[in-house]
Amino acid sequence: MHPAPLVEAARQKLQAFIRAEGLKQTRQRDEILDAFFAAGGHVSVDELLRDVLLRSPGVGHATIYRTMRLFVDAGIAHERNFGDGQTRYEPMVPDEHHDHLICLDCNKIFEFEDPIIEERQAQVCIRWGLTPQHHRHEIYGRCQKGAACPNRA
Amino acid sequence: MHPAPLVEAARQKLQAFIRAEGLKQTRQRDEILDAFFAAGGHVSVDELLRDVLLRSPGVGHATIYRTMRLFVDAGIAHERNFGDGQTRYEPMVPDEHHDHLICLDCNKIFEFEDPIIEERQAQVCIRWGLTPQHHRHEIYGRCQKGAACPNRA
DNA sequence: ATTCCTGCAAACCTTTTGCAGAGGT
DNA sequence: ACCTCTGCAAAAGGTTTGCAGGAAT
Repeated sequence: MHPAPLVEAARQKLQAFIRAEGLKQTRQRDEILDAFFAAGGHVSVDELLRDVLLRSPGVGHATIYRTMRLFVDAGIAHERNFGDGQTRYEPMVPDEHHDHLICLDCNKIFEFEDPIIEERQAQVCIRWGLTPQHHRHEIYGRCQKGAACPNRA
Repeated sequence: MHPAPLVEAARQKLQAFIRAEGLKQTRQRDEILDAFFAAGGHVSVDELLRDVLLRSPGVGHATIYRTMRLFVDAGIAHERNFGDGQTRYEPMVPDEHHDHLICLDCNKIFEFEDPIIEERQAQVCIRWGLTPQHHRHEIYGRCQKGAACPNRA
């Protein structure tokens, strides 16, 4: 899903952040990082915990929550929220941005990117005098022909 | 915030829905409807409950939750979610659509509408073979010059 | 040695649900 | 009469926090 260099770049960025903040590098953080990037994107804490437990039993969910916040603070993860009541995370790719299409039948998540939409957004911000920080743009619908949907929720 | 006819249209739509579904019209539902439209938009359950309690003490929060779901089902309210951990509701205006700008300093919510963005969205859906149901488009940022912000959270 | 981290359990918050009685049709 | 609604309290589901022991620096 993501090229190998991505994990390495993230690992370095995380290490830099950890040093800069006087934090510590731990076995758990390393393993959560690997599991997170292996998952490829849009993982929930629950899913991530399951993955991590396969390799290192005993890790508590609190650690996943705390670590994901660390990853967000370190700038290597994005927090997402698709209305299913769970916070999801995806690896942050430098200089890359995309929004999402979510299938209501199968919960599959597609990614899209549209320069024209981005530009219009900037215009809207100017018109309202708002300095944009980030945005969230999600389109919900049904992929394919309903029944032909890969799988359903 | 909203012209008077809007409440009346909603009241009628709700009554029609209630009759059609064999439900019942109650004092609480009437009062929640009034409070909801008086609030003007983007209300949380908590805020709404506070308003309702002023006129009719004793109403429980469960009733607000149940009633707001009814309003959504009846097509007179929209459910929104701006990441502050509370579900918010706004009156649904027939044939009207808008998205939101949210100030991170004062939590003020602005509304915008951009036909070009809407059209590009449709294109994106076509490209991915997704039949759109609804979407969510929110831009987060800082309004004015920070300190000049009308009020802060 | 010091300071941060972890795992556990309990706390928290918003939302949902079960139930008995009140209220609408 | 029947069946829906309400209010209360309890439950549920996801996330956060306090704490004592363990690990990293």
